[in-house]
Amino acid sequence: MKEKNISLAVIRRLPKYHRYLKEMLDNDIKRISSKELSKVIGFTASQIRQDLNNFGGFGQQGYGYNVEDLYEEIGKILGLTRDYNVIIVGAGNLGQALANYSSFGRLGFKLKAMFDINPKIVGLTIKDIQVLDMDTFETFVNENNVEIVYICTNRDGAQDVADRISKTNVKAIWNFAPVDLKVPEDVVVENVHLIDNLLTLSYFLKEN
Amino acid sequence: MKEKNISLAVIRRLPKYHRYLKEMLDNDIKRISSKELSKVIGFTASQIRQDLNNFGGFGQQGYGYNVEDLYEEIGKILGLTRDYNVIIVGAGNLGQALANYSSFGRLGFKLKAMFDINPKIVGLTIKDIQVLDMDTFETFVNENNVEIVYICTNRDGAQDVADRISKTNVKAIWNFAPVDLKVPEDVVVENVHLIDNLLTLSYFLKEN
DNA sequence: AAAAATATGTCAAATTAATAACAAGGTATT
DNA sequence: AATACCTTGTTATTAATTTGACATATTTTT
Repeated sequence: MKEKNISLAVIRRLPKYHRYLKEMLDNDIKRISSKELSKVIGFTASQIRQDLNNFGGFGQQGYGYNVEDLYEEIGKILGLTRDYNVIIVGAGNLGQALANYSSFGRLGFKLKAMFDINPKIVGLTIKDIQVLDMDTFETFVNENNVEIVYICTNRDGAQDVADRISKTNVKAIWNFAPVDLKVPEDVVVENVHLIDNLLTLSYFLKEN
Repeated sequence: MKEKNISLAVIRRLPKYHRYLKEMLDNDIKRISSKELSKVIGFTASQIRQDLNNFGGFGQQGYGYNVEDLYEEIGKILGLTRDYNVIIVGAGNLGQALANYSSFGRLGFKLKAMFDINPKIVGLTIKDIQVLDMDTFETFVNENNVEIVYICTNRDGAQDVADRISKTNVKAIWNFAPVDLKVPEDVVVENVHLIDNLLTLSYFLKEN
C-alpha cells in the first residue's frame, strides 16, 4: 500500500477533497470535473488533476470524476478502510471536547478510554467513556489494541506521555500540547499547535 | 508596518521560532547561532537566516542572535505588541476548552465574552466569562471593540456567524468549524480543521 | 596585537511545487 | 454516424522554496 514519495503538500490537500466530495455526495451530485471542483474548492483544475493522478487515474476523459467513487478512493488513500481504537490522554477541557466530537467516531476513530493523573477527574464517565488512571495506561493500550493516542495534556506532561507511548505498540500520536515531541522513527505525530495558528492569524490581522 | 510579500511558509514558521526562543529565554540562554538553533528546531541554519532576514538583520556576525531581542522582534512581527479583545461564538465543549486556555490571554488575546444560541448554556459563567445570547452579538462586538472571533459552532452554524461578523468591524476569524468560510476580502480567517489533521495522521499511520 | 575561529547576510544554485499546454479518448448533439 | 465539445492524464514550463556558498564582520584564542 506504500505510495512512492507523495509530497506533504499533496497529502494535506486530500482531506479537503474528501470533505468537499462528501458534501457533494450528500447533495446528490453524481459527477464533477476538475474545473467545476476547482471553482468550489479553490485549487486550480490542473493541481487537482495532478494531485489525484499521484494515486491513480480516477477520472474519465470527457466525463470527469464520479463523485462517489472518488470519495471512496480518497477515503482509502487516507486509511479510512477500517476502524482504529483511540484513547485520549489528558481529560481536561480539550480532551473532553474531543471526546464529544462524534464525527471522528463516524470516520472510524473509536474512542475506547480517557486517561488522566488528576484524582478528581479519574473515575468520571464522559459520553460513556471512562476516565482511567495513568497507572493503567500500558496495560489498557496493550490489551485493547490501541493504535492512536490523542495527547491533550499540558506542555510539561506531553513528552512523558510520548515516552510511555513509544514503549507500546501505538504508532500514531495526535498532539495538542504546545511542544514538539521526540519519538522513535516509526511513530508518526501530527501536531495541532493552536498557539502557532493563533499567532499566524495575529500576523495577518496586523498586516491587513 | 506592511512587509512586502513574505511567503506563507515563512509566516507559519515564525510562531515556532517564537516558541523555541521563549523556552531558551526561560532557560537563561542569552545567545544562539542559526546553527545551534537549527539543531533544536529542525530547520536548516540557512533557512533560519533567510527567514529572519525577511524582516531585518537581527543577528551579528561572529556572535549570532541575542535570544531576548530576537524573541521580542518576532513577537512584534506577529503582532504581539498590544492586547486584542476576542470573543468565542459557540460555548460548547470546544469553546469552553478555549476559554480555559490561559496561554492565549497571556499573549494578549483577551477573552471578553462567549456567545451561544442554546438557552441552556446562555447565562452561564465560565472562568469569569459570561455566555451571552447571540441576539446581543452585534451590540457587544461594536461596544467592546472586539477584533477577533473564535468560531466554535458546528458546521452548519459557522457561515451564519461569519456573515454576521462581516457586517461588524471584526477583521479576524479563528475558525474551528469543518467548513471553509466565505468572507469579505478584508477579513482574515485562520482555520483549525481538526478532521483534516486527523486524516493526515491516519494517512501516515497507514503508510508507516 | 595577530591569527584563528565563528557566524551573519546575501547571492547563486538546486530542488520542489504549481501552473499551463496539449494529445488522446470519451461524451453529447445533430 | 458524424461532428463538435469536453475533460482527463501527462508532459513542459514557470514559479516558489530551500539549500549551499562565500565575502565580510565580529569574537575568541594565542
